[in-house]
Amino acid sequence: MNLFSDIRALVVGCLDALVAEGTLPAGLDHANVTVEPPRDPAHGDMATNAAMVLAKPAGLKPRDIADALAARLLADDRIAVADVAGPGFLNMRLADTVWHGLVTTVLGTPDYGRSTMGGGERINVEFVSANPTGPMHVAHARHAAVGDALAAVLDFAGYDVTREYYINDGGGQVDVLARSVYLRYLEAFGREVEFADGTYPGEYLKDVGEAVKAAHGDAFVDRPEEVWLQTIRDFATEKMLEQIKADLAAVGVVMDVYFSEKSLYGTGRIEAAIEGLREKGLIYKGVLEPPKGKLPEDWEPREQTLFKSTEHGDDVDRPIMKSDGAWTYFAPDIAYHHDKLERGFTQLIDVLGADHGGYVKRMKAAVSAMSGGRVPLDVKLIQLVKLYRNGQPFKMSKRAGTFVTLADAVEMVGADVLRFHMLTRKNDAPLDFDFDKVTEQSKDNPVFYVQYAHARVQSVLRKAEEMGLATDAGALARQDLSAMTHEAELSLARKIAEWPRLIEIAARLHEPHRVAFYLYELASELHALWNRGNEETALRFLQEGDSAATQAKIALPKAAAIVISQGLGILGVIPVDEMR
RNA sequence: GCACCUGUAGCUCAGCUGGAUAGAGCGCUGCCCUCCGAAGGCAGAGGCCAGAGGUUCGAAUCCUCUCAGGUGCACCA
Repeated sequence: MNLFSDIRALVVGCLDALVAEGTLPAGLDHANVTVEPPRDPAHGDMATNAAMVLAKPAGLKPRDIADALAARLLADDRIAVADVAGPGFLNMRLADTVWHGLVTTVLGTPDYGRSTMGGGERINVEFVSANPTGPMHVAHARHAAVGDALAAVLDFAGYDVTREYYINDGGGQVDVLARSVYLRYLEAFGREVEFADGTYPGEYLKDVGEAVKAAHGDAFVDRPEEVWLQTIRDFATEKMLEQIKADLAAVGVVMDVYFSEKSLYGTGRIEAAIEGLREKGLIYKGVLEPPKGKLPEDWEPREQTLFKSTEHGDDVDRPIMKSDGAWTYFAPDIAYHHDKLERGFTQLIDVLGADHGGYVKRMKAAVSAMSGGRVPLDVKLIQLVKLYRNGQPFKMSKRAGTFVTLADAVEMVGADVLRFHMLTRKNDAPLDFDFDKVTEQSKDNPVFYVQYAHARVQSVLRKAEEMGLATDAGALARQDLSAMTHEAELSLARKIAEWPRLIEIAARLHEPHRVAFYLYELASELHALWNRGNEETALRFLQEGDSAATQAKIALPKAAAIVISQGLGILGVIPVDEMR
């Protein structure tokens, strides 16, 4: 149930009636007719732009259309007031019974807000995809939080979502990992080792080195790289991946698919994807122009195999094969996205770090070329996380001992705080993360503020139960809510009514942060109503000595708590029943 | 040099595929607890939406240019 859709349907129905009676010409396009909450609540509960949008094509004055529409709308029980305002807005005030019905619906609908907008369309969300060469750090938490919440929003909006992780286990960096582990392996035999440039000196590989020793004994000691590289590489990436999965699990993220880059090599899959592009005439050998401005020192013209990405919106064509005949990193990426298309996804989303911005156009070009322009690829670029401690910024540095892994962060602030806070900014805005402030219990901490609202409602419900009242949703759904007429109560109901609409907007725009902001607003409405009860006893949820009135009063906060709980669920946060 | 992202209150940021008098938190000023959790709430001050053009009934939002900050720019992924 979506109240805004319902009222929009009513508006469109009235427009059709106006056409039938001849007031409006036939054949008008209703696509741009919107019904939305007005910016100023004083204007009413909902506003429609129908008169302004249709004025020109109908050849009529906006106010004339609005007047006729208002008369029609008023014939419906749900519309209490319909005023024409401003340049032709039609402001509607809904009957109180509509809000009562809304609360009852929320209480009777376990998944209130779920939408069928997606129509079961298959959509793939790839996120995190951290290199399997070391532990994940705090910034990865933002990728995890954004990607997982986005997937959850899309699921709630009716899409068939696959959460996916691309394992970069095919390139040179996993060889570096293997060599680094080899050094730790030697160390496990008491050897003095030195970590040269191009190796990872991190302590985290000591365990892996030990594990290699335990599994293979001294079989690799003083042997050439050809003997051990592949074995240790596979062993080490497997270990790293285990760690990554454990870290993701600690923040409540479960991937549906882990896709290995390595699985693309030696299987003809890269060749097949490239061949598909070649058949479209998009692969050729050529020499790229040097980049303008500062010239790379070792620049020299080279003939390379290129993908004609400029035909699909890129700025220059991109190399897919090096001069020595090996694939560039772009080739397996093309093959990977080709695989996604073959698996039948009709929408693709990649969540990447903002430093990959230069890579977006070429990947979009590849997907566009391979899918014949039918499958859109949306790339969400995640900006940096700036770390603070007690208001003091610090940079992560292994040497200074300030490297914070994802697991460390979970231990310090908890997975719920971590996940919620990572969504308190748009993905393309930098985000401040202060390890001390995010656990602060005050209203400038949105995580706390929303949780507090939920806990307060649970507190009220507990008190009501002590009065001997049933507080389950079913019982509350049967209450007579006709006494719910105060502006502060209706204001909360209005915010609750926005939930299904918010889900559809967040899903359509691929912007999960909207859920976090909405929850803050909803919590704010609840806190405001709560405080009004201090001054006006009639607004208190618990009506002393009046069980019937109390049971009716707690229906509204219960409905709010249900929505908060759902919203937090989408963000991967567990709602709390009491603050400690 | 080119591409992408960003520029909104003193500070940190929202702003719903173009809507009415641009919002929230912090900070500042003044209020509200014998009463459901004051870990809250109410009210006030504070704006050339970086700047200049354009599109139209209507622009923070779309287009062009300029300025400022960030990111990236062929055999690294």
